[in-house]
Amino acid sequence: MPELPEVETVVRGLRPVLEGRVLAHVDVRRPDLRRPFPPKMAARLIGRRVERLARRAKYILMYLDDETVLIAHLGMSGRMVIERDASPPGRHDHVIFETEDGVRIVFNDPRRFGSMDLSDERTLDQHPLLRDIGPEPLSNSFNAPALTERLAGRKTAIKAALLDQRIVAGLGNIYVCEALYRSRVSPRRTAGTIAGKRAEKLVDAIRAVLTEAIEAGGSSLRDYVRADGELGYFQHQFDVYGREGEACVDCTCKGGIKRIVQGGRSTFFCSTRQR
DNA sequence: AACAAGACCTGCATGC
DNA sequence: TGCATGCAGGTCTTGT
Repeated sequence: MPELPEVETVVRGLRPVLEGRVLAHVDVRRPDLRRPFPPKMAARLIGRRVERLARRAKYILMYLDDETVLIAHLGMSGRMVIERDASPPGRHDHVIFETEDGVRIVFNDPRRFGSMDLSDERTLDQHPLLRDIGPEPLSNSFNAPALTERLAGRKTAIKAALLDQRIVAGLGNIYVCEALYRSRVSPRRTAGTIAGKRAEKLVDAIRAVLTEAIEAGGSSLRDYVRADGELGYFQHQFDVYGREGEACVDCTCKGGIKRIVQGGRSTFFCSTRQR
């Protein structure tokens, strides 16, 4: 579920309850998610103060006051829920953080594709989960020449290339579909043929799509603790994702939006508008 | 090195 | 109702 904008929204929602707080209790309710938790994770976190929260690609980074960093990924189905009142743990509540002021942050993940690891702050960039990840799409280092260079020689479809976190960080199936649609680039186009104006349009579209989604998340965050405390989910209007057969909002093509499968994953697009 | 396919999990919608 | 199937917003690993 969570791509860059959702993870960014989760991070922003967690800041007010975690930054500056001491972790009074950490309850690890099973030994692993997708991979085993690091040894004695709970013991290493208890008593630490959270200095700050950040995001890199789709990872949540929790910087602690002893120079360790908790690296957390929500996988496909992970959520963070803020609870202010006591309630029994749910079926897939795998890790529960509790701050000194009694607020609990519950990591829930039915499919268990999420992961958590600990790293040293000084070597964070070299951590295996992070070291090969490409530029942040909303940073200055992501631009048309940089994207063109990273795609050069790639024979795979642009759809697959944009899902590759080494090319650009944080995109997933939804926002790749949306960005390709907006930039009028066919998902089937060979990645290595993206250059010049086309690359600029694609970069602009990626930025716009992500920025708008973060804003949508931000407005849902205004009362950031929803009734159920869940973070990161917000209703957002997509142009093509999940709209097979519907009319294309931007052209009068017959048949409307199509769904194809690329690399085992659904792609939604308009074959008239996207070339 | 690049690429495709399979694996890892559970839950839900759909169709018979 | 029960059961089978297909699908889900993400990585990782394996094999070509």
